[in-house]
Amino acid sequence: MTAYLSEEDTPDTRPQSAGTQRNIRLANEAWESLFQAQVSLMRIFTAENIWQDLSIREYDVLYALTKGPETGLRLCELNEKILLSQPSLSRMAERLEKRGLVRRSQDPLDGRSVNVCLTDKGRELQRSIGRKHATTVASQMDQALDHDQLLQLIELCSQLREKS
Amino acid sequence: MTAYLSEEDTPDTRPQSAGTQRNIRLANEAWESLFQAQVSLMRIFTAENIWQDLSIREYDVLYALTKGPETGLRLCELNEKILLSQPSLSRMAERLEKRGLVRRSQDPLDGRSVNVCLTDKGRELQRSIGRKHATTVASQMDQALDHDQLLQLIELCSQLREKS
DNA sequence: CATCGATACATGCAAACGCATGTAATTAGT
DNA sequence: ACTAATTACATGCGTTTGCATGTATCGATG
Repeated sequence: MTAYLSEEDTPDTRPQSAGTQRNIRLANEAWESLFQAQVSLMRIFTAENIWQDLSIREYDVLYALTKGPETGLRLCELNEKILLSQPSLSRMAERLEKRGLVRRSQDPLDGRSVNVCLTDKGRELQRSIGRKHATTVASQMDQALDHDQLLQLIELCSQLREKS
Repeated sequence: MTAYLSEEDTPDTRPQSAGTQRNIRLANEAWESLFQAQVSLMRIFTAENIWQDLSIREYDVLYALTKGPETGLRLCELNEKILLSQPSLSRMAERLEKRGLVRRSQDPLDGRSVNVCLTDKGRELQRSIGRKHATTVASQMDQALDHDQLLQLIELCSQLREKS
């Protein structure tokens, strides 16, 4: 889904060598498998009974903030890490602030920018959920892949992220 | 996001050997990298100007149907392939039918079930979009990974899907 | 330094989503 | 075969999403 070509699909480029054609098919198959693995795992993680009153997307935001600098991230930086439109993230930040999980502040150097950083409460909540979540994640990943394969996967996905 | 543990996170299992601890960290890192690669690629694909009046999720549904049998899929089967709640998929099928892209019908063998299958119009639309999309997908994947790495990725992701 | 395009967010609004729940059909248990 | 539990889907409802657009600030250019 969102990818891959059907049995009969052929990209609308002009005719190419058989080798290149095969690569197009293979590349799409790779994306398809990546996407489906993600769907499959995400389903399992969503079904976990650990999210309390956070949606997974809200957890993602809190988590992304733990990976940034202590001082927080600009909304636009945060947006790059999250699969959410800019207006949606903007409003989510507003909601999270109302709940006391993040703090928003104007950047003194750039009047357009809004800085978002975790409150103690937000960091605490992320940690509490993150600990449980990490256990499930590890369980699923270790069940399917061995140590070397995990390393391989990290390498491949890192390349995909960097070179896209 | 949705995964991985922060620098300080430690799963709340009882103490384990250093080796297992490292595996938990590694497994989470692998999920994180998989997830981020997907976010990154999905952003690029969403930005493509080829979706006409379909949302990506709607395209996913049409695409999933092309991979099933000619006679279509039950809603619950379709739901397994799509990251969407059952009620949302139910209503999306209704909308797609109104637009003449799919056909819904009662399964004579199981009165509870609703069968969904592509109309010619739906199949045609998927193909038209799919061709263009496949080109972008291939371009992105080939840019980051070579032939053998694509094969590796397929193998790893297939295992993840199967053994989860 | 005035102007213009680009960038960073916010907001109005209709569409879509998920949760809780309802209904009907099937399967399992006794 | 009757009842209970399960499965498959639909629907009410409040929330969230994305798109289009608005506003303010920054940066580049002449």
